[in-house]
Amino acid sequence: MNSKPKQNNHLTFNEHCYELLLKIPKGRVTTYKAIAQALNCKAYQAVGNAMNQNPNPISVPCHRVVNTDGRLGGYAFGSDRKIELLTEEGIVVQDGKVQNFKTVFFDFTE
DNA sequence: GGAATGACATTTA
DNA sequence: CTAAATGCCATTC
Repeated sequence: MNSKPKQNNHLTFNEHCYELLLKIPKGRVTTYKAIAQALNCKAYQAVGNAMNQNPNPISVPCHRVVNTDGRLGGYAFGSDRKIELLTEEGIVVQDGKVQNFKTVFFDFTE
């Protein structure tokens, strides 16, 4: 019948990215690419865009996301803030880059 | 419906 | 290795 579930589940990439981010354990970081791959997509930039809007910067640890090179992409609150947060998590950040990146890197496919 | 944007990635010079 | 240019995808105006 008329059950028109026109419920726009409009789960945007944004929401999906948050789900993955929430799966990241403390002291670990991930890359935009890993998130996109986890979604079976290559919207590397789309993922970053989702964070840029940052609808809930507190419900989601967007500061655990870095570039594939282990470099800190950026942060809506400021890259400095991101470094501080990561450092507090136990991640070593130097020269704006994550040390032992491969060690703290969290892969969703794992 | 299309143009513009962006917290990227990849390749080449 | 660093720098520049190009490509990609989704969201927003």
